[in-house]
Amino acid sequence: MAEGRQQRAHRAPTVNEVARLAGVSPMTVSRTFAGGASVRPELQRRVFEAAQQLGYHRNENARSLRPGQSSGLIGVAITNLANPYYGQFALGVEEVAARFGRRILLGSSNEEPDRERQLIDDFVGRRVEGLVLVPSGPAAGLGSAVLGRMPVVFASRLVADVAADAVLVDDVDGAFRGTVSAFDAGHTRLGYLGNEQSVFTGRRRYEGFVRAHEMRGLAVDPDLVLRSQRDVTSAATAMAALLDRDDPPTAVFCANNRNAIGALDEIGARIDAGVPAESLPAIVSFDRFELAELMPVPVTIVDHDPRELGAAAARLLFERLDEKQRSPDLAPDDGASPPSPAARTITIPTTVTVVRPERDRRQAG
Amino acid sequence: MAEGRQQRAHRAPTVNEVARLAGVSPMTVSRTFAGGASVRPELQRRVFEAAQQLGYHRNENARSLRPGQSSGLIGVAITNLANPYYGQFALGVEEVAARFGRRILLGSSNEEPDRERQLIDDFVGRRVEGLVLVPSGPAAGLGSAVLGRMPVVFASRLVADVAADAVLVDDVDGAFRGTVSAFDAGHTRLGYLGNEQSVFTGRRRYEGFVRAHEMRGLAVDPDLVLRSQRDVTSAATAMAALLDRDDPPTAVFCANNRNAIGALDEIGARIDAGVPAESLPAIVSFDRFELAELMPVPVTIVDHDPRELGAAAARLLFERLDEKQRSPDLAPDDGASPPSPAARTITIPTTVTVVRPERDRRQAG
DNA sequence: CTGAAAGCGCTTACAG
DNA sequence: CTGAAAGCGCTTACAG
Repeated sequence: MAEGRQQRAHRAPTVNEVARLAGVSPMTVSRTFAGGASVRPELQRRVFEAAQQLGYHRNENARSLRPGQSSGLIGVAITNLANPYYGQFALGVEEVAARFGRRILLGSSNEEPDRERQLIDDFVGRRVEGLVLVPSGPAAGLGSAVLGRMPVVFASRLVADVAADAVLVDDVDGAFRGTVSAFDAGHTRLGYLGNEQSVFTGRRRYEGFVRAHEMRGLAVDPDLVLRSQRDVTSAATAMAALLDRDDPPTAVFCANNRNAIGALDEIGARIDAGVPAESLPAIVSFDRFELAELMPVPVTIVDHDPRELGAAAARLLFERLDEKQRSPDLAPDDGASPPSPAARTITIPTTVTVVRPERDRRQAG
Repeated sequence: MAEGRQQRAHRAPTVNEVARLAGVSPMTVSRTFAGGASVRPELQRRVFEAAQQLGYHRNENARSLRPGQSSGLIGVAITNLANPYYGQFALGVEEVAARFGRRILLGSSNEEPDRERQLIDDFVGRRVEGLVLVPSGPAAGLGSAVLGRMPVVFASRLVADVAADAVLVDDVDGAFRGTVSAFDAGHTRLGYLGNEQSVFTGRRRYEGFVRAHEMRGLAVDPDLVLRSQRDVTSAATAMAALLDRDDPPTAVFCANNRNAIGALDEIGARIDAGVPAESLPAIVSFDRFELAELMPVPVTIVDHDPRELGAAAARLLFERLDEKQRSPDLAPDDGASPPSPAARTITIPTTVTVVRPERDRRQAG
């Protein structure tokens, strides 16, 4: 290993160098790498050999400079790569992109609008062919100039006043049915752990939670609603606050994966401290998580596949790219060209699954 | 929302168009976006205004074409984005890269050497400044030409005969200590679920497992060693095979996250089928996973932080990039220039933590 | 089937 | 402080 093949820094070889070594013109090299249509096989062989010898890799950046050429890049901005949910989501996008011969540029905005803006600006600067965004806020950086230039697909969340395609989860319905499932199991006093109101899914899932209460003629106790947790640690702290009440809820609706894991961590801590599992709340989680089947308290999952969500977003993007290619350059700004098709929104349904059933337990309170 | 700001496709504006609108030369636009050194504030203002109005974004691809300019891109190839472990890893790389003003190009090789080769070729074609790779095999595509041109850091796994920097986990030691910890808890008959021998970490972790046995004068039962599971489903199947034996192991060492989750899923299924948790094996997992504290069987984690692993790999990469910049272009191939510094390997230690302690349980067999 | 010329968007010298 | 010229690596016409 000591005498491996590490070397000093060199410039990357160019078409010209390959051409010289192969004894052909740069055009022949270019044509060969473009598929070799109308290049003598013998010359192709010599070109590939020379390229091989020099370690030539066609410069995609230079290539994409020519008008009509595209970068082969899709920009993907998610809010939190630390959440396995978004790892799956990114995988879904990546797999579809790869199938279309595209690569993804990935950034995590960490729910910071500034960082998101930077990401978008950078993606645009690199001339990505399209954008898949889980917007963390206003999606600043998505000016009309950008939207007019490339397809954008929002995933999970929508941004007000921006008419782009979107793939959403049926948040209200899922939260509604998950909450009802808790009522059906005998709970009447539910806690809520989720995102702030400013987050699209936070609003929608809370709405489903409230609607289920209304439908059953039950009141939401605002003291049991905690909505500012973004990570597992803060979710555990919020759960602790619920459990420490004189009148803790008998079930807790967790509006996402991170809140569910945090809540369960806290439940685990209580069990370790001697609290019987039977007296701890059941969990309803919007979003799946691994090992849900092994939890010591009842668990219901409002489920959808994040990988499929990512794949659907990518598919929508490539449909748009395809349409764009069919009707390429509409006359600029003549007002008479047909309007672009209206924004499409796909809503992915959820399934509600009781992963660990409610055992016989007395109603607290 | 219906009347949002979607528009027809347009070409992206260029320096020339901004220059015309601002009434300056393209150079003044370029200088303004480069920081504005020696451009009258008044002109800068006009340039920014024009740029704003046109939705101008400097074309990074064109920019990186000039010699000396770098792409600002780091290529990251991991083996499996579906594994939360690698999501964390990618986040670690991304965060450090962002701090250095770089963006990451992310690809998942799915352990397929062909796909990995494509990824590397593509990254090189896009003129990434460096590569962070979790190699899925021989890392074909990493010819000496590539290695001589940009820094490469391997993470988790090494590739024989390629002298690149690497950040490794102390696999042998971690597996050794995790196994010993099972012995100390009273187990003498351990199962093993892991990767094939061809995977670097698979080999090393198995080695630690074997060494611990040797140290205690115990024999590894080859029938209890299953090493071809890459995902949760196949790991669960393998676990089922172990549990269905007449003489099942009393503890199972899982060489990674995916195998641990699969094993625990199967344990959950058995418990649901009425098997008492007390008669099911304890788990030792190399790699952390969420909710480990809530498992119904004893769990020991051989732990390290994948995010830190990614961050360390990225830091190593930027160190190399920095060195390269200091001593820029060595005379090409004159044989007299100083050899590049030897490949550096950083090994990240693991901690062994009993997350759920062994309760009093009889030894099976 | 092959090549010489021109230009994609940008920035590095070079000249003022 | 500002600009005209040249060229980065590639490919699209255009000519043979």
